[in-house]
Amino acid sequence: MPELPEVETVKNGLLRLIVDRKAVRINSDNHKSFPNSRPDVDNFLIGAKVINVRRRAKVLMIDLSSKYTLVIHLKMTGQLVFTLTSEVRFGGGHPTDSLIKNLPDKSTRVEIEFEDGSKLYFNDQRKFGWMKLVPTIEVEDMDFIKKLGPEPLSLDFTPKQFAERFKRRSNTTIKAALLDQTVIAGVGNIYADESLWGAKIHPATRVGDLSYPELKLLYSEVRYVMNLSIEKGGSTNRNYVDAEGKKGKYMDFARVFRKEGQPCPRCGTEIIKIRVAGRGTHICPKEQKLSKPKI
DNA sequence: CACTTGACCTGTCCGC
DNA sequence: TGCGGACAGGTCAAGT
Repeated sequence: MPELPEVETVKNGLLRLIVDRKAVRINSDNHKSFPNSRPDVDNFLIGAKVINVRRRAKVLMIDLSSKYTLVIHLKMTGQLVFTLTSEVRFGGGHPTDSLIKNLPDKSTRVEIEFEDGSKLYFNDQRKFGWMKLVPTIEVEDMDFIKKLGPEPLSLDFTPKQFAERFKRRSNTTIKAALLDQTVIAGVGNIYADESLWGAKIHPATRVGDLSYPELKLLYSEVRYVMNLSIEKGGSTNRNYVDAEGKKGKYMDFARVFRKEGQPCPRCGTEIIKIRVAGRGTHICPKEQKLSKPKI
């Protein structure tokens, strides 16, 4: 799914596209995708204006004038796509920029119509994603929000804090710890592999075996790949598109993710794919070795 | 408590 | 061309 850079890109698009628009209608066929009751929807979504769009970790928040917030998790295959008109065809002029042909399509779970006829579609092929209408002041009290680790790109987040956070997971692998949203928020499978390659750390290294300089380097690499990806509009591995239905371009810059069989950009060794923390994991086998046990 | 594994879904790709 | 199995950007609950 959308990891931090993809959700950030969607957020930036929605900020431009839906702020000040007033919701007038909603279609939702799926209780899991949008579990709120009809009275809640009628009272706090219909007739409300969008006043802000925010992101925390991989979660999107659309604040409404009703003092309610749409909290949205895209999970693996979720998309939030805005269109100006109800009859939509994508990709006419720029076929390679878009994955979506027309909307709604068979993955559409929720459709919100605004006063001027424009629409916001929540599509999700695998149905893992969800959106929920929550009083704005209660958002930060939601259980999973409270447990989230710090934002890796926040200006006051230091290498020291980064290293500190990993101490609580010293017995697991660095990849599992990076993916743990309560340690650091927003890292997923793509940027875990990309940043571990950048820091020349084997993903199966025990966290407790990493030195401070190694963790400090990993900190820089996490921030580097995420900032670069935001600049490129995120990664489209399969389904991801931004708020206008366009693909992200980070995969053109990826060094190891889904590059198995291709040469390592630093040393030319063939990239291999292994399994770590239950996830497909891409490494340069020459530069990312398991650190030897310390004496 | 810390950690790992399977489940949640649909679609696609790969080997037979 | 068809069919079975593995796998896919993420979390959770349940297991050890």
